[in-house]
Amino acid sequence: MYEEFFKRYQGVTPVSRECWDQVASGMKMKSLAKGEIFLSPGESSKTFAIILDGVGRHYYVGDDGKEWTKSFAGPGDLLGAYAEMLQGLDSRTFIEALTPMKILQGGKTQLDLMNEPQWSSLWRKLAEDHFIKKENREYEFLKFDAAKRYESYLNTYKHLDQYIPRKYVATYLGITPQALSRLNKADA
Amino acid sequence: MYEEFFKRYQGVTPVSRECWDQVASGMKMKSLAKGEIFLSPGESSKTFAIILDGVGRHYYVGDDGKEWTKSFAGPGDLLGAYAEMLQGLDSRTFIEALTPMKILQGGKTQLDLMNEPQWSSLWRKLAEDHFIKKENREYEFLKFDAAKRYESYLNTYKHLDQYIPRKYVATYLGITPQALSRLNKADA
DNA sequence: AAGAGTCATTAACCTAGGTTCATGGATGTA
DNA sequence: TACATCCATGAACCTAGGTTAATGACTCTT
Repeated sequence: MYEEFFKRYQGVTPVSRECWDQVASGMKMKSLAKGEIFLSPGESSKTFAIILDGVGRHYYVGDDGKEWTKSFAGPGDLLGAYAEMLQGLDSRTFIEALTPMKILQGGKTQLDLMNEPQWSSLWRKLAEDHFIKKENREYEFLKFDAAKRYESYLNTYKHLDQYIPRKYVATYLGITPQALSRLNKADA
Repeated sequence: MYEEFFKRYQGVTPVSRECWDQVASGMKMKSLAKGEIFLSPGESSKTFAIILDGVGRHYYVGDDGKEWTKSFAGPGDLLGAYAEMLQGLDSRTFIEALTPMKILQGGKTQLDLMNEPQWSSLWRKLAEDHFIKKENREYEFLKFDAAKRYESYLNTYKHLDQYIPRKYVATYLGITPQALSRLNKADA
């Protein structure tokens, strides 16, 4: 069930449980295998999902083929190309399942339903939360070296860390897996 | 006048010109001297302003005394500790005038006036715009070296660049003034 | 069970950018 | 006019992290 998500966000909207359920009832329960891609560049950014179980990764791939991880997501988190959705663009990023996942998938239908004034405070809160997260990351890139960013990663994602391969942690920190190994050796 | 700002945001709200003017009429026209501080850590993040003329800089100061620039702002842009305001915290950052400035300053009174449903789409748009900017900066820190980030800075701030001392450009890029000098020498 | 990938780690070497120090120009002030 | 700051630049040297390459542990496939 999507209780986790509901609990997190019901407080910020005046929307009744019935309205939430109406939106949710149109969404589809899906399973993703480990390694399966949920969203690829070029696909509609209106596809999104609530994670019921499992861990996902949201990442860019550069022209040189290198991957850079934007974020990880666990149960109760959203999966989707939010930045592109806001700008009316197709997805420019990948989202993949790091573990087997259970998700509740929505799309244009749900977004249209939620394009009513009563939902606007939810949208505002979502945008603000996203902004605060990214600004914090800007702060860390400006002020912290890789070791401190790793500490911060552990604080943010300690509940997911055990499911995340080291090489993806590295691309989240903006360093190579080799450099991450060095960090671990250094502070041991 | 605040026409510039009004033009930029009127399109996203159903709010009448009269309501805008009502909010604006309570705001105070102020002048800042070059180098003057508009906002300091510990002060209320409810203080904000619309820039009528001049260039401002928004920055952190670390425990080691080092400064890191978050953003620059010119005519029509907002001045304020937005992230802190969202979180109900006092400002953690400085905002200073890089040139003599003319601003229209507001505070709690204006924020309260704008805490009405009719303004909510403006707030949403503001949060989304801020998010998109920061996510783009995250992308650049992950994928670009200092030279490419400098290019991107020039694109974003070409209209303000001539008013911004090199050392602040450097702290915006996350490098030292010496490293910025090297960059300029290299691509000459 | 054997072979093929993939991943984490290590090591050797290299480079972008930091650190420190020095210089000259520009601006401000007595 | 002289003195003091502050800023941009430059050079010498140093370090965090990149690059390349090698190794062993795991997992998948056949």
